[in-house]
Amino acid sequence: MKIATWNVNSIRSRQLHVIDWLHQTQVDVLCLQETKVVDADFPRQPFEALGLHLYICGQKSYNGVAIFSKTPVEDITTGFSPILGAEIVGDLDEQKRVITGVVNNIRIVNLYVPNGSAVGSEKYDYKLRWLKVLREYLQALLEQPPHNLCVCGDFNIALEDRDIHDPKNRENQVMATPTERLALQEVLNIGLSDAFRKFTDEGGHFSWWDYRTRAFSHNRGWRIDHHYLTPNLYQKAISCTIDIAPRKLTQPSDHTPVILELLESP
DNA sequence: ATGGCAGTTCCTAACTGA
Repeated sequence: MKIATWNVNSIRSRQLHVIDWLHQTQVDVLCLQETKVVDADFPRQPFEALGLHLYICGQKSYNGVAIFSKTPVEDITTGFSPILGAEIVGDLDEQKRVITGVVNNIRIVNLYVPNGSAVGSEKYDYKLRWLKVLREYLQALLEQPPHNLCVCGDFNIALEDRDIHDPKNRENQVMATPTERLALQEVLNIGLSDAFRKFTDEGGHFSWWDYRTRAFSHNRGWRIDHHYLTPNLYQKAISCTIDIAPRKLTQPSDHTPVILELLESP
């Protein structure tokens, strides 16, 4: 079973790239981030024509997440509130960044973690606040069936220096500060492991390259799109690979997809 | 050097992204 994650930076702008990629790379589940469209305007038809089931949670202009699946997904919820209650979540569900559902006895959690803008900014504080609530949210999901979690998406955090082409000055670089790394590590401490690092130790593997500096042609990237797994699933992981082909196309997303493959359950 | 590009909307300017 293959579960992919891809920040497409607008599903309407990237529609043809995603369709071509789905044809070429047969995945069972595709988790999308930054769809940037309200649900009523989501281009469902071309994807449903491929036989996919679509579960979407969008808003105008910004954010937005979706799950495409070859088989129906059960128990879909969006946002933190259905799990944690409105009081704990406060304003954090106004931005559409969370969708989850169960397929093949696996709870898939698709996340678009806030970027954080600049260290010390209001958005940076929002990101850290969001990560604290994420921990509570995942802890609550872990305690309910099916107990097997695949938490994937755009985390907007490079967990280690080997996940960045040039880690100098990282103390002040958003996505790499010790504070953000600690916040993510505390989320992972509930019992989640990075599937990519089961197979690949070295640096130089990235999932995002800045548009502005011709970063892709120099492979000056960051690995910020991840799959985090509970132990049962981590054991079943047989590959986790970054497909850089879509990043080479004209007018690409600034991210490229990452594919996790799991051993089929007997 | 603090910029560079891309997508969206309040659409040719301002915002957000990372």
